[in-house]
Amino acid sequence: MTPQRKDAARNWDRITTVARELVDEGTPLQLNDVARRAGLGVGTVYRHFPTTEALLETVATPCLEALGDHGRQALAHDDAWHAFSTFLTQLVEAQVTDPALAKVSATATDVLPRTTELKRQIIAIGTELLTRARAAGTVRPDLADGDLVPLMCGISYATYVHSETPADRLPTARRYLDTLLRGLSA
Amino acid sequence: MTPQRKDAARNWDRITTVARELVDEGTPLQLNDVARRAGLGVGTVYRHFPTTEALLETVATPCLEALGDHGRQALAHDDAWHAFSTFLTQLVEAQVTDPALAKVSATATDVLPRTTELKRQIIAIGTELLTRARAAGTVRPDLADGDLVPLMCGISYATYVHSETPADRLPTARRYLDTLLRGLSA
DNA sequence: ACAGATACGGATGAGCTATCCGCTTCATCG
DNA sequence: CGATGAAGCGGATAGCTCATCCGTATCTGT
Repeated sequence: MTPQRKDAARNWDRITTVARELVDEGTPLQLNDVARRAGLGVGTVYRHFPTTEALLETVATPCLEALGDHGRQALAHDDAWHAFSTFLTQLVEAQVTDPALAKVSATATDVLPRTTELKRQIIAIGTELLTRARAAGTVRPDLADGDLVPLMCGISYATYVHSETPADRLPTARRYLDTLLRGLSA
Repeated sequence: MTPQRKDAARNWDRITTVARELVDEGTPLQLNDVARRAGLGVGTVYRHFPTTEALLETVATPCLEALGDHGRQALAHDDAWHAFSTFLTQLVEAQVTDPALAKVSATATDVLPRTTELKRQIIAIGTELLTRARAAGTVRPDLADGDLVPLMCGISYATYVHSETPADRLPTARRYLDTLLRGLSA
């Protein structure tokens, strides 16, 4: 395993930076766009990221890591229901803030192992928080572990369908999640 | 206004039939595909349907009409909450059954006036049912009229994210809607 | 400074969208 | 029924994006 060459590392940074900018602008990622805006050849971009999904997952990785951290903090909480609902709120807010994360969350088959691992961690944390809330009797028993992610994706999707501008999104998402949580509580 | 020519009518039927087949197969609609499978030239397809969206909306129209009919039946019901929840159930079940309907529902800007009109009717019915349920005190007051469609889209999206096979979808969708309705009820 | 490995860049082809226009088919009218 | 104009058909084609491939340039270790 040879360490990466200097120019390669520099270009990797440029590409991911530009990609993050494009995602934040709401533009659907196009690798040709990325190449042009990064001042690189298309081939370079495709060598670093064989598909759009690979780049998208890379761009979403820091967000997934942050969510994992938040989840681990939530696990330290005493009140099971509060910890659970706080974590779900963070998940939803992250998704409606970041289109890259929203897409990656909704996709079942990842292309990067790192993505799979981070998602696994987040799901595990959610499951644990759900189990505790259930044990405390504050959540309805018919909600399965595998439902958490789809429901969060559903809420952020509903928010996208509802909202004209990104600024409208956070309050809408909170309102929808609030309603859902009310439905989940026992 | 000249009545349509016979061959034109025949081709319109062929195109919409093939398009419905493709949609049911889960294939994303491509007008070239449609032309080939219908045994027609590409130009013919594009003359009848200038864009993919136009064809998609046309294919979804019968479903929208059926939903309108169901809604008008629900309006005849006595129990406000039952009428409301029944209608929402029909909306969600239709969406998870028909990808064309799901896409059309989630799109704000229609290309066919007919689509806009049908959606308007459905939203009006939903609003009326919601108002009645609110008046009867069985629904939380912070749910706005404009939230109904996004929430239904969100549920069907969550269902798509969750389910591997189409067969899994209906029960999942019912479960999610059930949870949401519980959150909506006062 | 040299050699080999690694990475770069853009020309290139494949696939899809959408258009345009010469030709065919249809409906009408004498 | 046959001619005529209108309406419709079909596919060649241009524009666009995705993705690949390979000759060339750059870097790293000696």
